[in-house]
Amino acid sequence: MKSSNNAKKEQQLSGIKEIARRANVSIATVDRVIHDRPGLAPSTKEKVLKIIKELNYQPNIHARRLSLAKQFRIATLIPVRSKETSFWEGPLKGIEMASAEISQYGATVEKFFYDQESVASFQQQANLLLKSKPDGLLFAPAFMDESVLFVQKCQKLGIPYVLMDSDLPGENSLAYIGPNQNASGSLAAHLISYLVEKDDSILIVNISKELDDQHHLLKKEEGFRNYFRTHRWDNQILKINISKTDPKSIEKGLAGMFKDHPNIRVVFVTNSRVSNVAAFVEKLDRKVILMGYDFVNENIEYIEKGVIDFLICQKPLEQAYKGVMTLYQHLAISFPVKKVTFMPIDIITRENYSFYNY
Amino acid sequence: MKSSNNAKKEQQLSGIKEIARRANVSIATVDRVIHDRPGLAPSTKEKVLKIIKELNYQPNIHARRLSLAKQFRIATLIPVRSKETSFWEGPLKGIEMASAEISQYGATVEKFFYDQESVASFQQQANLLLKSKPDGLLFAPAFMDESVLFVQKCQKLGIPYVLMDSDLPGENSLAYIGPNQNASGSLAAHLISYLVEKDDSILIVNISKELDDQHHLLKKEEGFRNYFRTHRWDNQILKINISKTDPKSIEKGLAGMFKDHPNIRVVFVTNSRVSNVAAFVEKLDRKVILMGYDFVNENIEYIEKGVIDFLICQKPLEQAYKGVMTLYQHLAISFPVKKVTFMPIDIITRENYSFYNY
DNA sequence: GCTTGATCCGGTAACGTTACCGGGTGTGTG
DNA sequence: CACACACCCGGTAACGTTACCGGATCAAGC
Repeated sequence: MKSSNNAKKEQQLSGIKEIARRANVSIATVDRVIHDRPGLAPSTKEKVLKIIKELNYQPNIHARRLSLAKQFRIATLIPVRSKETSFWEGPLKGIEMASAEISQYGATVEKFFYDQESVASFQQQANLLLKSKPDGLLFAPAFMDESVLFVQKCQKLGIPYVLMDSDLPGENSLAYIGPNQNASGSLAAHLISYLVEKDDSILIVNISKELDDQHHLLKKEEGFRNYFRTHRWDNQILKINISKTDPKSIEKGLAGMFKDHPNIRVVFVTNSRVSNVAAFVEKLDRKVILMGYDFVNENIEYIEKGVIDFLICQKPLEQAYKGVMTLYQHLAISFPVKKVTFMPIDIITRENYSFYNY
Repeated sequence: MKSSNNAKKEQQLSGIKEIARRANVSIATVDRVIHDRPGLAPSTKEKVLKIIKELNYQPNIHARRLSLAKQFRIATLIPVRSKETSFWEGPLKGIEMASAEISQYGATVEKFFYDQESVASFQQQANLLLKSKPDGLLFAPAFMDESVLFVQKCQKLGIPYVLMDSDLPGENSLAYIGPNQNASGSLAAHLISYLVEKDDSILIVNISKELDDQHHLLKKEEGFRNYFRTHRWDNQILKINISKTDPKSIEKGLAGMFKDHPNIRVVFVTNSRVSNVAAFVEKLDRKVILMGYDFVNENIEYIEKGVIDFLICQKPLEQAYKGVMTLYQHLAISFPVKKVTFMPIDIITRENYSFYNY
């Protein structure tokens, strides 16, 4: 209260000011060395750096963000929620959560959607997006070749981009946030290895219109087969590709398969369309173990009923949320970002689904 | 550039200032209504509230935290890492992460530890903690009765406390962050139901010195048994309580059990001591399926070897981290907090453990 | 009529950081 | 010798919010 004169000297200034005081320079100079801005004598730069090290200075992120009230625009490009599966609702929610959080700090998020079954729609939306010249991009690729071309364009335009859900190896994105698909296939195989007897067959089901381009399905299958190979399991592994995604076609394909192979005991569906398979399996007169991907409402219904036994899930909402946030941190406060973030591989059953955080 | 006079009027002020301008009051007044401080005419309060609603005003959290540079002290009280299990390393790391994050904003974290096997050490540390008069407390209870007494003291002293890992039902904590133990027991049972044949027996293993007080073990067991009961499974369920926690005693207890019951096929250990059981099971001449709790190094080694088949895990690090952060948000910016946060129930296997985020 | 106190409200410093503006010093050029 | 132009650095407004200080108004009590 009284000795305010003395106190002024004694009290620890914090942050940049304390550094400035100790180095006998102005805070502007300290700021210059922190951000490596030009126009500094090497000697003073060194002096300040030394003190920064000594104090183990950590910038106050709140002050920084408050000061940097710059405006920028982030664009997102993901598949649209399709009639057949609601998977992309999750990422969309993640984008919207992140958007709400950062919109008050001067960032805006523009969302673009493409049809996962149509290359043309992808190209159209990609071009639209590029025309809007965003400052950053979150991108969930589906079509390999076209996606590579697209991100190369982004790079030329100097637009940093973050990939989610599926990586484009070889390209240099700002970051990748998503699953390790190979490992998730192996996990499925591992689980199944507990569940099969000697003579049981296993059926792999791929459901997608553009199979060649759905790279991630193949990777999962590869991880799956790889597990059985390396563990010298010799169960029969069957496979069916269903390229027409309406319920009837799916049912037809499966019916044929089950007629020809009566000892199918486990069915592994490589994407979120597993609910369609569940609808078929439910009507069967014997129990088969059913496994598939993704925490979407259609699937959860069958988890509750016990028709689907396991779902493998990769936090789709969180992926997108983290993607936008990564972009924001990069643009807003030039935070160093993690190059690759593999999402955990979660196993969902009837007993734990209600505690799952997407 | 030029028309700065006009611009001043046109440009959207943001936040509190814009509200003040529209309501024709000062920003101080707006602040008063936002924080429901006394000394306001009802009419002006209403007027301002209306505009806040209209603008859907969200306070800028960075500005708020910057402004509130108040100092406070958070205390934590958790079991010390024991010789037998490194489980509590996880929460400790979580506390330290949170501590590092908030220490730059004027919060300090003081850590207290007690011996999970000794009521006396708990009481001693609890008293020490109370003497330091912290502003908030993160508490992982073990001994039911003593813990209840302790939190009641906290309440009298006006110290808000957050519970983690294990709840104290009936007491009014600021929040609970942890698992739903009952459900995790059911999940274990569900997994096991896939793995057993008709005549297989299941062995439940409780390892703890103070069994009566280890409420959570009992809850898990209850959830486990409940699953089998409601699903009318009629496998034999055996159980052994081991109250001496050294490796030899554990081995001895198990050996007796396995001699008497040759058809034990699945072993379910209700806590992180499963690695001790693994050491025994490994030497057996036949494969049993082993299941237990917690992502700790000892257990992961056996996961890698394939001796432990499944671990159930509840993000111990994140629990503690969230606990400290909840306290911080409550104290620093009087943020509304979630009363109960159930952690997801994660299933760890050899295939996915490397992607697990604690 | 003057004081007292209550009620309501405005002004403003401060939180730590950023980035712009401009001032001082020195070296080279005409 | 004056002038220009680097080069180096300090001063300071601003970001949105909080909380303290004190001013204005009005009614009640002497």
